Amino acid sequence: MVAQIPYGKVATYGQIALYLGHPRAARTVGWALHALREGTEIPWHRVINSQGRVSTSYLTHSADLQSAMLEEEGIVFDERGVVDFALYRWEGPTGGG
DNA sequence: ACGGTGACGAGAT
DNA sequence: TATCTCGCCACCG
Repeated sequence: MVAQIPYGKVATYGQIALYLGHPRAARTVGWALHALREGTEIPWHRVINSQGRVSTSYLTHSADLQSAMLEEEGIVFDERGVVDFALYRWEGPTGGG
């Protein structure tokens, strides 16, 4: 499902869980992405939390990595590190794609 | 079986 | 707005 997120768009953990048919399994989505290895082709960086912020902040070394990768795709962060969902939110697998 | 934990989310204060 | 509390699902000891 994460692989379906187009370039330059973002989705929330809750969205992914919802589209998968497990609307309350947002945490499990995070668990799955955390399990990915470094060379993965899954665009894990396009998944952020409901606040519009990256959740890797308090994790490890890769705090800025995710935001940097998103900026590479043209996504702009607020001065507070928040993404504007009105501009960048993925509408979902049935949202016209 | 039981309790703790985490890349989450929504409601209450 | 910031913080706290509870619910959720799956993994781990």
